Amino acid sequence: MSQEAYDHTAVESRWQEAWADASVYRTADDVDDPTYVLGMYPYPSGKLHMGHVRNYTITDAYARYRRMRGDDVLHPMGWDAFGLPAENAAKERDTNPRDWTFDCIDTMRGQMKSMGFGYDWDREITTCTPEYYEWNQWLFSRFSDAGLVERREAEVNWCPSCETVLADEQVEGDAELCWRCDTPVETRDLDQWFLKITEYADELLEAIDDLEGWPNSVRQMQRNWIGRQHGSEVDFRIEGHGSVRAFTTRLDTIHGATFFALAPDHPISEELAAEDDAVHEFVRHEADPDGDEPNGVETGLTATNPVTGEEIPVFVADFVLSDVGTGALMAVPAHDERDHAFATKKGVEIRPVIAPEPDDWDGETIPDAPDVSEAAFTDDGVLVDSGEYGGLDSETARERLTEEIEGAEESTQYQLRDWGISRQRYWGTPIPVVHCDDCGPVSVPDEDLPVELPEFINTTGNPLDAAEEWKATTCPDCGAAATRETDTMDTFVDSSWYFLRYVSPDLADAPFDLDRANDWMPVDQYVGGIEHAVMHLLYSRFFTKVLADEEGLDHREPFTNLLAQGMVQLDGEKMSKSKGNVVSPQRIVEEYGADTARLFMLQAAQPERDFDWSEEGVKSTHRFLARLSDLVEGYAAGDVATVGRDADRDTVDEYVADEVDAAVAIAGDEYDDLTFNVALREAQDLVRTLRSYREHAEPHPDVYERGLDVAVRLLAPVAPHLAEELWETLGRDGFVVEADWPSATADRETVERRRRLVANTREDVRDIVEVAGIEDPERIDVVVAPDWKYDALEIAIDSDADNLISELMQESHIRAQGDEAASYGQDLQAEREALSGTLSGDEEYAALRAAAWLIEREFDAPVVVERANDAPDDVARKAEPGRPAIDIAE
RNA sequence: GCGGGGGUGGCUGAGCCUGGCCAAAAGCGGCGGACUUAAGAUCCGCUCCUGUAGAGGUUCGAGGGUUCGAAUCCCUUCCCCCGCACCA
Repeated sequence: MSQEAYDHTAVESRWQEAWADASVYRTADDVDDPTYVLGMYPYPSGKLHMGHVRNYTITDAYARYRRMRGDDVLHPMGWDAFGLPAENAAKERDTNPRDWTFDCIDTMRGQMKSMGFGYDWDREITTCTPEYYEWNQWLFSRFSDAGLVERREAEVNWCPSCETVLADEQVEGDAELCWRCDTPVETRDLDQWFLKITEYADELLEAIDDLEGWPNSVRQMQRNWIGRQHGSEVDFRIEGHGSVRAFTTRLDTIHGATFFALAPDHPISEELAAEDDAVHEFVRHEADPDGDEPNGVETGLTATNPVTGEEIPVFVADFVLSDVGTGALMAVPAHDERDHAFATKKGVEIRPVIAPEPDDWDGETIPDAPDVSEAAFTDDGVLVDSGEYGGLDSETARERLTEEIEGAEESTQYQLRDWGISRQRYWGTPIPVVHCDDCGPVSVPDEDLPVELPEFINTTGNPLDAAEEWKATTCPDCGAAATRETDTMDTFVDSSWYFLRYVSPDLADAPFDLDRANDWMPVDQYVGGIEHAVMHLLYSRFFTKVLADEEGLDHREPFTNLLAQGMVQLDGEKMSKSKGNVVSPQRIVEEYGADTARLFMLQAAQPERDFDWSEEGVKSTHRFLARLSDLVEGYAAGDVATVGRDADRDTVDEYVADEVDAAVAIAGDEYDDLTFNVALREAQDLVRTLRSYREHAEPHPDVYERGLDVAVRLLAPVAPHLAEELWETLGRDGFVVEADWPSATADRETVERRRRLVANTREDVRDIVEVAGIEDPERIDVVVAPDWKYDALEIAIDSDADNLISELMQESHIRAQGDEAASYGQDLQAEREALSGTLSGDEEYAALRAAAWLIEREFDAPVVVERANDAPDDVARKAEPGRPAIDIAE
C-alpha cells in the first residue's frame, strides 16, 4: 500500500463542481421548516483568515450532518459589505469602495468554494447593493412610524482620524481609542439619528433568562450592558438653584448623606462655573473622570436633606457622571466605597446609619452602629440613627422612604443608551430623510426608496456632503427645494436583520417573506465570534422584537442556539498581521487540501475553545486521510484478501461489527452536541480498527465494507470531498452529502459497557502476566460468570430490602447454589450501594469471544472464552458479572 | 469591585451538571517492542508508588464539611483568564 498523499486538488475541485452542477445545497422555497444553520457573515476584508475558516467549518459540518440526518437545511452566506475600511482602501488604491468591495467578495467567495463550504449561493446577499439597503431604509421608516426613531443633538464619540462618529462600543479601553485606527477619541455635539432600543430594554433583559441555548458568558455580558437598576429618585433643594433630583439605589441610607455631589457637566455646575473661579477651574481643567482618584471642589452651597432638613455641603466632583442616574447624587460615605474615599480626602463627616443585621435579631432592637472609619459598610442591614425609621431593615426602609418623602418616587435606570446609528461616512446606507426648511426632517416616501448612493468622491470629509447634485432634492411634503440627509447608517443596522433576508433574498416588495420567515425562523444554530456578544447580538434581538410588534413576525428572538467559537492561535497567541504570525488558509488548502484543514480544525479542540494551530497536527491529519483513502481504494481494487461473502462470521468479524456500531452510536450523539472533536476521534479510531482488521485477519466482506462505508459517512460532514470520492469508490449511488446517516443496532450505554469489559479484561490479563512474571503464556482461559450471578446482581440492584441474602434465597435457582450463593450474596450486600448494571451473561460472553483475538495477538497464546458451566469450578467460582475469571497456563 | 469561566497526572486536556464501573479519556512528549539495511511513517505496549494471579497505597489548587463512598455536592480560602466598571 502506498503512503502517497491522494491528489487533494483534483478530488476537491471535481466534487465542488459536481455539487454545484447538482445544486445539492439549494434550499427550495417550499420546504416547511428547514434547520437553519448560520455563521456570522463576514466583512469582505480581502481574504479569509483562520477565524473565518473555523467559524464556517463548524456551521458547514453541522449543516451537512443535519442534512444526512434527513433534515431540510438552510445554510446561506452573504457579505457585511458596507463599512469604513472599504473607503480607506479605495483612497489608498485610487479606486472606489464599491469596486474594492466586490473584488474582495469575489476572492472570498472563491476561497469559500475551495474550502467546500456547502452554501445555497442562490440566497447570497450583499448589504451594499441597493436591493439590500433599500430595506434598511424601509425598516428605518417603519421604526420611525412606530416612534422608535429620534433625532437629537448628542455628544458623540468622534474619531478625528476617521472623521466619524463612533458608537460607545467602538471606543476601546481606558485610553478611549478608536477601534479601527487606535486614535484617541474626542467628543462633539451633533444632530444624530437614534433608534430607541431603550424602549425594549426590559424585554431585552428579561428574555435573556430564556435563551437557554446561549452561553452564559454572552447572556451575562448582555445583562451587564443593559445594566438595569431599581432605585428611587429624590429631590434635594439647593439654595438659589431650586430642586435637584438625585437617583439612588440606597434611599435607606439617606440619614447618612453628609454631602451632595454634581457632575462637572451638570447644568448647575455649568452655572456655578460661570460665576465661581474655583468651580470654573475645576470643571474646565482639573476634573478627570478617567482618573483613579476622585476629585472635587466645594461650591460653598448647601443642599437640604428632604428627610432630616439638614443642610449638607455641595461639591462638584468628577466621579459623578452626567450620564449615570441624574448626574447628581446624595453621598453617603459610611455606606458607599467611592463616597467614603472622597469624604476621607475632603474631610467630610462619615456617619453610619446602617448596621449589619445581628444573627439573633428580634426585628425590633436597634443594633449598635458599625465602625466605618476605615471602610464603608455597603451591605443591606438595619437602620440606626435614622429617626423614626430606626430599626427597619434596609428593604422596608427604602419602600417607606420612597413613599413618604415628598417628591420621591421609584425609578429604574439603565446603562443601555439609545442606539445612535448616524455615521458621517459614504460607504453605508443613506438615511432616508430629506431636510426641508419649512417642514424640517421628512422621511423619504417608500415609493422613492431606495435612496441610492451617488458616485464616490475622494474627499477628506464625508463624500455625501460633497455630492452636491445628489444632495439637492425636493421636499416630499411641500415640494420646496430641500437637501438630503448625508448621514449613513451604522453597519450594525444591516446585520440586525440579514438572517431574515436569506429567507427570501430576491423579494422585491418587502424585506422578507413574512409567512416563510414565520415558518423558517428562528435560526436554529448560530455560530460566530465572542466579539459580537453585545452589539450585533443585542441589536439583532432588538430588531426581531420590533418586527414582531410592527410587522407580524411570529418570533421574538432570532437565534435559538448560539455557539461562540474559540480563537485559532499560534503558540498561544492570537494570530494577527501585526505580529506576523498568520497562517494562511490558502496555503494550507494548496498544500494539504481543504478536507485536511477542516478535519484538523474540528478535531483539535471543542469548538468554543481556543486552540493552537500546529503544522505537525495538520500533517498528521493529512496522513490520516491518505491512509483512509488507501484503505478504501485497496478494498475497491480487490487488493484485500477477504473470506467469501457467504462465510460465517467469526469472532473477529463480530468484534469489528460491534466497533462499527459503537462508532455510529457515539459519533451521532457527539455531532448533535457540536463536539466534533469527540465524534471525529471515534471515526478515526474506527479507521484504525479497520486497518488492523485488514492486517490481522481475513476480513468478512460484509463487515469490512460496512465499516468502510460507515467511516466514510461519519467523516463526510467534515471531510466532504474525500468522503464523496470514497463513496463513489465504494460503488455507492448518489452523493454522500445526500446519503443517510448510518444507524446502529446498539445504544451508547451498551457499546460503552462492552468496551469497558474488553478493556478491563485485557488489562487484567496484562496485570497477571506481569505481576506473576509469566514469561510465555501457553493458554489463557477467560470464564464468564454463571447466569445466576447476573440474576442475583440484578435483584440486588433493584432491592431495597434490609436483608439482601434472604431476598436472594427466595429465588430457587439461586438458593440451589448453596454456599456459593450465600458467599456471593454477602459480597453483594457489602457493596450494596456501589452496585451497577452490567451486560447480560450472554452479551459478555459474545463481547469477550469477539475480543479474544486481541489478547491472542498480544500474548501469542490461544484464548478460550467459556461460560462457567463449561469451566473447572475452582476457576469459574471467581467470575463475576463484569469481571470474568482469568486462568493463565504457563 | 461586580459578573462569567477556570485551577486535574511530565505537558495539553476530558471527566464535575446526573457522586460509585476514576489511578482518572484522548493527544503530545518519553520509554520498550514489531516492521525496515537504516531513517521516516505505521502498528503493539508501558509511562504516580509498591506488588511473583487481576492487589494495595497516595493523588485531581489548599483547608474543612456532607455521604457507606467525593475529581464530582456544600462551605471557606488562594491563584489564573475573560467581560463590565469611579454606574449613585
